Amino acid sequence: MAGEGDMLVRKLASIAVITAEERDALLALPIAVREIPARQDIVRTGDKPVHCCLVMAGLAFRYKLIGDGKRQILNFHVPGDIPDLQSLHLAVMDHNLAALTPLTAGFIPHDAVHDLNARFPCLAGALWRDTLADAAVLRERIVSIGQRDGLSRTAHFMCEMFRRLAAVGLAADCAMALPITQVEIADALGMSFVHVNRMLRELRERRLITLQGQRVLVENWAELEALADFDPAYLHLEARDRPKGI
Amino acid sequence: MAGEGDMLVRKLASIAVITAEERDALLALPIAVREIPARQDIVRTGDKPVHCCLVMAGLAFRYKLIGDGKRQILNFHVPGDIPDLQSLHLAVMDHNLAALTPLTAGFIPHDAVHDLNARFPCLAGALWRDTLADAAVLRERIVSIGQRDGLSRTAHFMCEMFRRLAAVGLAADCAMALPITQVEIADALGMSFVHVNRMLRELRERRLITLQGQRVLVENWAELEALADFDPAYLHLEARDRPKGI
DNA sequence: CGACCCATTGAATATAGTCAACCCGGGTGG
DNA sequence: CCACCCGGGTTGACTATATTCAATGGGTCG
Repeated sequence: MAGEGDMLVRKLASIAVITAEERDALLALPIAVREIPARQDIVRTGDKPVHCCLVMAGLAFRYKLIGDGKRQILNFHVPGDIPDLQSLHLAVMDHNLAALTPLTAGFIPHDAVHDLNARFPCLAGALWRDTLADAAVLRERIVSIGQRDGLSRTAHFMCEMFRRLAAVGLAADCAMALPITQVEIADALGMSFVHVNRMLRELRERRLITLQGQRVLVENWAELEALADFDPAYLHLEARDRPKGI
Repeated sequence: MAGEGDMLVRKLASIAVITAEERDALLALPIAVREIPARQDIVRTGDKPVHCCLVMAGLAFRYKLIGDGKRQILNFHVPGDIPDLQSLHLAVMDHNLAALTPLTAGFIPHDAVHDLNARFPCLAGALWRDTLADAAVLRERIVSIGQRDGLSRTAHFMCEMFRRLAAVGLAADCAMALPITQVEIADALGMSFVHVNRMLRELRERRLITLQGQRVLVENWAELEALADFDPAYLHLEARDRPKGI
């Protein structure tokens, strides 16, 4: 039982100041926890979800398929994320949500969240902010795919994942666990998996990263970030980055 | 004086059911109207805005610059859009907002919107939904840039702009005014302007569209949409697409 | 008229995709 | 037990899509 509401409280406390009353309301949410096998869809295009999905352990990802069968991965999600929070206000899913690794997910009824939002505008604001931070990541992805070459794009992806994993305690020093195949990276970055492979080799040869199975070690942060043109501001992880008094 | 609050009421009424009380509160908002010359920045990366910008007439666009000077246009905005609504909850701008054409913009103080959100959760939900629909457009842009070839990408862009302009009465039948240069289309679609030019020619040669200065005529909707793999669902323009009772 | 922006086009080049082959490790089943 | 298969990774060779470079023409506005 421990951990369901707790995780949500921790998450929102990292976004906004939570009162005792708000905390109690969060802990009272009826969260249904489920284990989901890797690579299984959780919500699909066209669905009209009545729950939101809180990632509690493992990684998830969202993707779209196009006519000729190609897949574009939109974003990956770390514990604490609520990848389909948008379904609160956009009834019909326009993309898919799936487990990347075996996943522990908490499902929260929309009704309960709407009720919470009406009673606690600050909580609503914190959730709203979460969807906005996700959009900020999408914007930077557009920049990467649209303007950066393969090498810079790959480097940028590594920088971003490291920061996001570190923010939830899943990366430290220079190491992160990144259980993602090169095909998935390719579908996320809009390049062929062969090219991803070559760019990773190039990053290795330049002594910027090393790969150990599903672990990535960053050997040279300064050069990696410079190559990637990486500025973490868009992740909106910093407390000072939040509006005051709301 | 007419038009400032009116436009906002119309916009939100197209998203949610607005009560008389909510309508009055919207009309009481202190909106400062300003004319902005074409190509002028309105808000820049790093700014901490205290107003939101409502596009009342003309077109706007958002963009990011990267280290080597390249520009990625994230989205274009039509009248009724509030392109920087996200600044309500993300204090620091991570991109720029600029006028594409001469622009009539209404500036609404954040304080007033926060106050409104606290008093009227349904209005807050409608605004939230607006930011989510913007994110949906970003997602589809990622798919376009990541997976579609130049021709399909260009066709998709035309389909999207047509639908969005039509939704606010700026396109009808098969014609829309699209005062955008090929360089801007190129920066939005992540391709060179030379290639955009060639793809537009190809669309013309296939008799899918014709260009008349700043007007675009769609000659063959069925084929254009098929070529673009275009499904307007992601625009979330349909009323039936909205959750009920919120 | 000249400057400038935008559009257009050809030619050369480059980046990235496709095709194909091979390796490795883990799981399965004969 | 071992052969086989399969997913994931790696690499070379070839191809294609798209970029870059360069030159031109048509408007519009001081």
